[in-house]
Amino acid sequence: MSARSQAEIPDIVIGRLPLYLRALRRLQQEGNSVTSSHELGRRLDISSAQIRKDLSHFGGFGKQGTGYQIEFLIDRLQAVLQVNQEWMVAVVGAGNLGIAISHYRGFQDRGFRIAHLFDNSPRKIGQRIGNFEVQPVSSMREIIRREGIKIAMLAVPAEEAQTVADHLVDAGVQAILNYAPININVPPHVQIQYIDPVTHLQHMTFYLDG
Amino acid sequence: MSARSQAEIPDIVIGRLPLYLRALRRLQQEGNSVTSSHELGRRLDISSAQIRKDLSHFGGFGKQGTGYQIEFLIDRLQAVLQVNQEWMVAVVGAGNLGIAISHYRGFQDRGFRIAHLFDNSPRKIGQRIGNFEVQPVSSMREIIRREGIKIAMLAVPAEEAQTVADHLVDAGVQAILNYAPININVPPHVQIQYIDPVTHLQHMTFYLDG
DNA sequence: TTGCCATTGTTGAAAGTTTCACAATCTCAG
DNA sequence: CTGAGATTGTGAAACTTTCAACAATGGCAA
Repeated sequence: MSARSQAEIPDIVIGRLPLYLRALRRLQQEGNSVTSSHELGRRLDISSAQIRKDLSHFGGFGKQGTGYQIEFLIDRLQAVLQVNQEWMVAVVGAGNLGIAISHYRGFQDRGFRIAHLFDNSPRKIGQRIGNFEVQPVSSMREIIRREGIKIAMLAVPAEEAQTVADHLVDAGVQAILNYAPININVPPHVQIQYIDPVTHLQHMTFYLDG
Repeated sequence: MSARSQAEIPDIVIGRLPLYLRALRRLQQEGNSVTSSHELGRRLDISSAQIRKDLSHFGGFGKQGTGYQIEFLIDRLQAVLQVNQEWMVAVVGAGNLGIAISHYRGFQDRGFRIAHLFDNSPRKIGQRIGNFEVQPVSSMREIIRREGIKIAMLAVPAEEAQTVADHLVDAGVQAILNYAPININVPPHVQIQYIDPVTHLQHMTFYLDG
């Protein structure tokens, strides 16, 4: 991984920070202004010691005897994760999934804004989806370059995922969230994460009886 | 976790099996009939030693000098994960996401079939989505019970997720895939997994420069 | 048959992660 | 001001996971 990994903070810890952030926002919405590692842990099903240790990598955010100021902790975690800014995101693939992603309101306020929706089907290009028009994949490279977009979500068929990913990387994208049910290879400086509901379901069926 | 966890196989190993299965199916589609831990590992970015060790928990599936028969290994992994049968799945929430899930063709052939789509909005109840009609949440409990449905996907707003999950558990559901961006609590005999694209994006932004 | 190459399954060591347990310290009630 | 109760941050221990190395073995060519 890139630059920031040299800080020696385990990736598994980084992966938990978004969960802490999500739970803290919720606690705040519910009207709380202070919480503790125990309360957070109960909500997230994570031990309180783990939470304290994770947070301690970034500094002493809490007060003994009292706990954590929620607003302050949210602020610090957002800074650590670099989501105290708004990242523009390109979505590739305007099928059911790409359209659902483009309509999803949940990116706002969590650091992301969908900026473009690309597809290569002539039937779809030009269609209006929510606030934007579907744009041709052929102009993707130039738009991503020009606007300095760093993050893309991939919602194309498995067969096309690797090729599209290659184009995205070539255009300067540094983080890809891949919804296609296939592993893709990217250079080491590019982050990749996967969402495949079936792998989650198959993980759970192992434990079901019957 | 339930019964099968007593077999002492680490959960993290179980979590990788669906990835192996997915890669094996792909290799098969590409016309291969044999593979090796090295080839699989290269594709998945997992060390070959890890793959051999994971598989060895379930028996010796390969042949020294040769590798693994893809068809045979797929068969065994499907059996281990219990996806050599078709599980019926209930989807709750007929918003953009619930609809996209209901249209998704990717569940077929991987062990799952969407059987029902529930919502509580009068505007939506009765609407035809793909092959089924949106049904009222009020009849959810009885339908799930009657048909013995064990798995549900939750695509409702965060505020309603815990309540709906409670109803699902009460109706006999034993595995929930939650798309709502909130942690929910379920009894220990119920499996739960989360899909929240924002947590993945925030994980990646940590490593981005700028 | 023999020898070479490839590859598994497995062992033990190394690396990584979680938990424990407690001193330090903060708050608040009396 | 004092003592009780709560909670953090942390070093060390326990546990888990990954990795490296290699004997055992299968296939194949000559």
